[in-house]
Amino acid sequence: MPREHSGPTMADVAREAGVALGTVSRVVNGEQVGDAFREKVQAAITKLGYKYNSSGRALRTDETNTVAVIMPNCDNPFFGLLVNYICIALRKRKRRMLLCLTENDRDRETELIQMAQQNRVDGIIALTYNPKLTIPENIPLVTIDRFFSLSVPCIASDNFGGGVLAARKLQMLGCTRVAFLQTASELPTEPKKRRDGFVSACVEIGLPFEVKVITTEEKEPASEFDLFLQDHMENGHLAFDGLFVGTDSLAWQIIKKLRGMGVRVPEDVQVIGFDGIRLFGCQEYVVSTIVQPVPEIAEACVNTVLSRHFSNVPSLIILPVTYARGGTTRE
Amino acid sequence: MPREHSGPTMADVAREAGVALGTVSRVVNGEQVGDAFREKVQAAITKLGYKYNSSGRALRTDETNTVAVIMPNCDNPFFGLLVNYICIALRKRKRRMLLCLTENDRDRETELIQMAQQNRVDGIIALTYNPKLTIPENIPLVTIDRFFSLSVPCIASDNFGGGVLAARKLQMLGCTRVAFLQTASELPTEPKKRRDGFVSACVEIGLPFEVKVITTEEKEPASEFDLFLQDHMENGHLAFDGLFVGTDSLAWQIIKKLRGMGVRVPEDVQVIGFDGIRLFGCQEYVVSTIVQPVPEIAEACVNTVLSRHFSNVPSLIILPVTYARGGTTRE
DNA sequence: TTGTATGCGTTATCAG
DNA sequence: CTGATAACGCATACAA
Repeated sequence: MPREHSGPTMADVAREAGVALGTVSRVVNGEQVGDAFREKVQAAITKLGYKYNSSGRALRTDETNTVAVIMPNCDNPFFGLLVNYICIALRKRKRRMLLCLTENDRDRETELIQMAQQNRVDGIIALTYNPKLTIPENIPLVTIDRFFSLSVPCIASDNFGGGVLAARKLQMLGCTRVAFLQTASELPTEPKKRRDGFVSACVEIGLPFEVKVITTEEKEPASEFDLFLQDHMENGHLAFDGLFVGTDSLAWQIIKKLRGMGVRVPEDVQVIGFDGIRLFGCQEYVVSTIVQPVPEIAEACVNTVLSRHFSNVPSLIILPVTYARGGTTRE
Repeated sequence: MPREHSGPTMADVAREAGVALGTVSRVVNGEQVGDAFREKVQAAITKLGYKYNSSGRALRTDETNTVAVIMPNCDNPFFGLLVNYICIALRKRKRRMLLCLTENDRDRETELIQMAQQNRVDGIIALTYNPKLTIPENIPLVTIDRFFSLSVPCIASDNFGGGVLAARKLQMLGCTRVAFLQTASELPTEPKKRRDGFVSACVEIGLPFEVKVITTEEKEPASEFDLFLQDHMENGHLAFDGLFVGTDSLAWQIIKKLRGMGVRVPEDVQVIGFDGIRLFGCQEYVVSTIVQPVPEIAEACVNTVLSRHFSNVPSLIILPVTYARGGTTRE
């Protein structure tokens, strides 16, 4: 049972203007049409309030001008930022965004990919850590932060470089013993390289360090960090004077724990996070941080997924990060 | 130039299964079909990897199972929250979300409404303050926080009640002189009632108050508040011991200003915001706040916009707010 | 340059 | 219960 009839069609416009259907189509699509005809058609279009029907066009051309974006959620500020800039980048290319949230439900991820295929979207941009993700045939797929295979381009920040940057920065700021904290999935995702970069830089510059990585699948990730921190308290003092934390979100939580334990930030411990989250569009960052270039990531995703020669596209694009202070370091 | 052919169609499945096209359609749509036929069809579907084509269906049925959501951005955490829960609510109803961001560009708003009409979406959920918004015919439209007319349902929090709640709470917390700060558009939007509720409650309970509302169109809203605060400093002390601020975002900025002026929060001034923003999915609120029931708002939007009898739907739905402490009040 | 006619993949009507 | 067939709105190849 269709809704009330959804408005005039090209045939109606053609009849009103006294021209052929094809002529209307050509006017609508901005093709070469004699001036007299064009004006008649345009008059009819405005008179009838004609809006072209995307479904008809999509059926005919097999192009929907729509890209599906698959994200865990839109609540986490980093994902919100990504969605925001991807939307802007898509708009520049005259594409629409079909937003699909997985809520970290792996079944839903494959379900959403199916849905995208049914919708015949022109491309899919996905941020997902599902190891068994079914790669769709026939639809260009680009992933963020997760390398699947050479045939699925992956866009990521320079996570390794970010780790190096954080180590050097902490040393410059006077730290003498540091630690790296992260929650990570058990998969070989790009963000894991934050650790690698940090470790290799610490070794290189001779900065003593420890590493604590908790896999997402663990039962009580929060209390694991509690334990780690408590284990490194020596008569009221934390054994570290610098922390590099895998995300700003975790950094924020760790800092709250520390303050609860009587450790001052940044006086006793300096903390650097990762992502570059700012609250409420303020200039200030929530914590001192390695900033991901979100607008550039978004642009790269869109340009890649819409690339005319998708098969010739680079399979890994790494974008540079920067350091920004945010009140959890002394400077 | 269409993409490589987009996969098998119902006709292919029918041929493979040795049945009629219509039978395939009936199987796909879960209608009554003889078991033998159903099995043959399903075997063919999995063998060919058939996925139905939404454009074909939409063209035929005039239903896209898609709702357009129009938001200023997805960066602001409140909008991110809304998008998040609207997406979840739509999923429950088996609908997809076409996300459209206006970036506060009024021309873009009407442009996006046009786009939604072209896409023949089943409904539009819009958070926009554009006074000249062109209301689309034929497509159910629901707005958040902005009442247009009786024919356009508006979903909003109990802004008036929230103002009342804030005033009472501040008094309960021992405040003796309070102020209300807000930036607002010049339009009669729902959030303006936060002021009304606050003022009427202050009058009723005999709490001295002042009000400072700055319209969004003003040149330097930030410095306007600076001036207001400085004007109310009396030898190092702020003239107020309680503030109710129109949004958590603004509250956050005001608090930073205050701390910069040597005023302590919550020791010298207690501050209550509005919205209920939590950072990084933590339990704690960023500031003490009047919490908007975002999941319920989202549900109400979706239920309303998809209502079978859209013309009989209430034109204003007000949802209850709650108070939550967040460290900027003494308790 | 413009008109005509076909088919995109689907649902729905009508016969069988 | 199933098969055949006509539309849905549009773009396009072809004819004029």
